[in-house]
Amino acid sequence: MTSDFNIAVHAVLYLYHHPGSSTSLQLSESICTNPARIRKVLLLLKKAGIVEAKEGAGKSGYQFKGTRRMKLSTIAEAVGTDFTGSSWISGKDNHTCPIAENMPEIMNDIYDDMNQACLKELSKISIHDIAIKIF
Amino acid sequence: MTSDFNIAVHAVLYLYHHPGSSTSLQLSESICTNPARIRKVLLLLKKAGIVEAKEGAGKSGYQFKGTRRMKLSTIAEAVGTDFTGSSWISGKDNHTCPIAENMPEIMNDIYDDMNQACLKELSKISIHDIAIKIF
DNA sequence: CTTACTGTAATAATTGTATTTACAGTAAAG
DNA sequence: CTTTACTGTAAATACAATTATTACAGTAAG
Repeated sequence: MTSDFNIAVHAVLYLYHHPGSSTSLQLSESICTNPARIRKVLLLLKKAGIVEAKEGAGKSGYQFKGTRRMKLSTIAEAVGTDFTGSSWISGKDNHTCPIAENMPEIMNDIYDDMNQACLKELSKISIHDIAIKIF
Repeated sequence: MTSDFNIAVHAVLYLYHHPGSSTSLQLSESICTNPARIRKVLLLLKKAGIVEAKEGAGKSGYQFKGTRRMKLSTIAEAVGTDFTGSSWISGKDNHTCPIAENMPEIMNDIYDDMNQACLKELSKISIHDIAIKIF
C-alpha cells in the first residue's frame, strides 16, 4: 500500500486551511516529502476536481475546490488507493489442488469486500471533522 | 501488508478439508510457498487454538481444531495482520506546522478504524462459506 | 523573454516481503 | 536407545514495492 491517500488528505487539509494558492514546495515542507511526489498525487486530485492547479509564474500553485463537507472517501477514490490486497497470493501456481486453484479469486474477493468496507468507513469522515481535531 | 492472513486462510481450508494431520510440506505444495513460512504462520494459529501441532516422527503435523462456523476474523486476529496502514506517515518530521504535527495521530486513527471495519467484514464470512464456493 | 511554477518521466536509494538454508527440539517407530 | 520424520526458530539472502532524486519540457504571469 502506498501513502498516496495519506499525502492527499494532508494536502487537502493544508489547502483547506490556507486560502489562496500553495505551491508543491510549500506542501512538501508540511508533508515531509519531495515536491515531485506531491505534484504526482495532486494531479489525481485535480483530475477529480478536488483541487485546481494553476501553472505559470506568480500566482501558480494549488487551491482547494471542495466544501468542508467533503468526505475522505471522495479523496480515496480520487487517488485510487487499494487499502487492502497483496501481489503475492497463495495457490497461484498449483492447478491440481482445488483449494489452490480457487484461492486467488477467493482472496481477491475478500480484499475487494474489505476495500469497500474501508471506503464506507471513510465516507463517515469529512475534512472539516479532521480540521476540528487539529485546531 | 504481508500475506500471512492469506496463508492462514488457505491452510485452515486445507486442514478443514483434510481430516487427520497434514505436514508443513503438504501445505506448502498447495499454498505455493516454502515449509518454513507455513510453520511460522501456523505457529500463530496454534497459539490461538485454531490448529493443533504434533511433533515427532510418524503422526506429526497439523490438524484443524475449530468448527465449520469459524469466522475469518478469528483467523485474522490470530495472525495479527494489519490490513491497512503504512510505515511512511506524512508530517512526522515537521513540528512547526500544526497540520503536520497532528497528521501521524490522525492517520493512525483512520487506519485503525479501517482495520476494525475490515475485521467486521471478515466476521461475516465463515470457513464453511468458502468451502462451499470451492466444492 | 525571463521567471516561477506545474506536468511528467527515468533512475537510484531505501525499505518491506518472501525465500533459502540450517539446525536444535520432539516424539513415534524400529 | 537410536534412527527417523517431523515442528520450532533464526539467520542470511534474494526479490519486489515504495519513496527520493534529478531533470527537463510545458505554461502563463510579469
